[in-house]
Amino acid sequence: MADDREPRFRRRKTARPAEIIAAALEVFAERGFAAARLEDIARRAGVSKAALYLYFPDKDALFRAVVGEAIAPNFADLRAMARAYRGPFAALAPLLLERIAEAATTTRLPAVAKMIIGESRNFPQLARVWHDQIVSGAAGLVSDLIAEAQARGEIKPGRPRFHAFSLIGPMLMGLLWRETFEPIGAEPIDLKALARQHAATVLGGMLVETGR
Amino acid sequence: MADDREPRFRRRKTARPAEIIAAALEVFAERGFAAARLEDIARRAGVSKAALYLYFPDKDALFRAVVGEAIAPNFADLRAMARAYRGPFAALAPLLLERIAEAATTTRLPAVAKMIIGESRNFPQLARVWHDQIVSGAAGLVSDLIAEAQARGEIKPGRPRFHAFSLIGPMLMGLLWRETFEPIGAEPIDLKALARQHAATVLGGMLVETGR
DNA sequence: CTTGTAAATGACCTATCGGTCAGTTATTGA
DNA sequence: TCAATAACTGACCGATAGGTCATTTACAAG
Repeated sequence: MADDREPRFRRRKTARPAEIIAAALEVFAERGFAAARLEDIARRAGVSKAALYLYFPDKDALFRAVVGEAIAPNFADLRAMARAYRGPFAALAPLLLERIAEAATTTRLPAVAKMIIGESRNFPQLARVWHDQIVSGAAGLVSDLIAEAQARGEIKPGRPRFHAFSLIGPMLMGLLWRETFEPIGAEPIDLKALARQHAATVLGGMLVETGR
Repeated sequence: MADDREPRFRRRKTARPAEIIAAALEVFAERGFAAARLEDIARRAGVSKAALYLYFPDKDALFRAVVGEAIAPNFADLRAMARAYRGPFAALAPLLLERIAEAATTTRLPAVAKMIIGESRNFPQLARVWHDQIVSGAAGLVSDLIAEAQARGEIKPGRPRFHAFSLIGPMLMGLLWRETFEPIGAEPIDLKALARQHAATVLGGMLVETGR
């Protein structure tokens, strides 16, 4: 009789890791590494705390997995898109900035960026992974694009890396603003609009004036 | 005999708070709020842990004191300097950016910025203080300067706040880069040089072309 | 020199949380 | 249908660190 009640748990060896990582991303993003409780992560993943240890040896490893799995692929897209692009830098740059603005709402990239910034001292080896796999890749990519555009005579002289900062910095600031101050009720930032206006501004300063 | 040995401690009611705040700033900057140990702060301030509680009711209050006391005055200078300035925006902007670059090495501002970004979720009321007293003041100041320059016909149209992001964002990115990635051996950034090149670039895009 | 007092301490308390483990139960395949 | 197994759980442990308190001691006033 009435033995058809739901089982207390299911065995789902393959699905767990991704679910745990997703839950961990949320909790880490909300609380930072140290303040995040494994109990909360487990509950949100629909699993017991002990079950986490079937899939990850400890909290550090889980954190590393979150950074690696949840973000890197997303960034790979951007890289591919930029690399595939053929055309003037003046047309690519607005696309890039808009893409960043979009990623801010679509993905948890801003939260993760915040996490890395906040926890870098306590996890130097994590900061290293993030730097080597993501940031230096991104910075290098943009720097390269700029250097190439300079070689084609589209962009004024100047250190490509600094130009990359001029281009990306305001978007990063916008991401962090949204992540840091909007939760407390500060005036929200329209990132898409920021992307458009900043693209116009910075390109105005970077592009070589055409004879016209 | 030999009773002239150093006393175990000194009674220094007035000097303690500032020393504790200075020590706390260092430790918080190094480890973030949660990972910072009161024991460490106390030792660095040359005092016992219990003594902290003679001056601050709890860890939160100490954190708030650090943010309020150690940073706000420093920023007030910048504000005064910018407000006192009379002259074209094209001359003021490089000064501002250079000042930020300098503050990065002179003060612990980057570390505090990192702290706020990292801990904002766990201390919404702190993020609010920081926002109301510092950030919104700074953003408002720069926005105002830009709006005034627009009114004088020096700067192209566009939302002043976005222009402020275009101006400041790359410097913030530089600060965070230094704070986050240089400790792990990443390629260092010359913030002064970044300030100069970025000023030239962004002004090129923002300034109204003079008849010449 | 004596003494009042409050600045300062060291030892202690306790809540929290990362991590462990013996036992339970869903699931598979014979 | 019935083991065999390994995914999963609940209850527990120990360390860490925020916070407290009885006691000590620097120091100034009388």
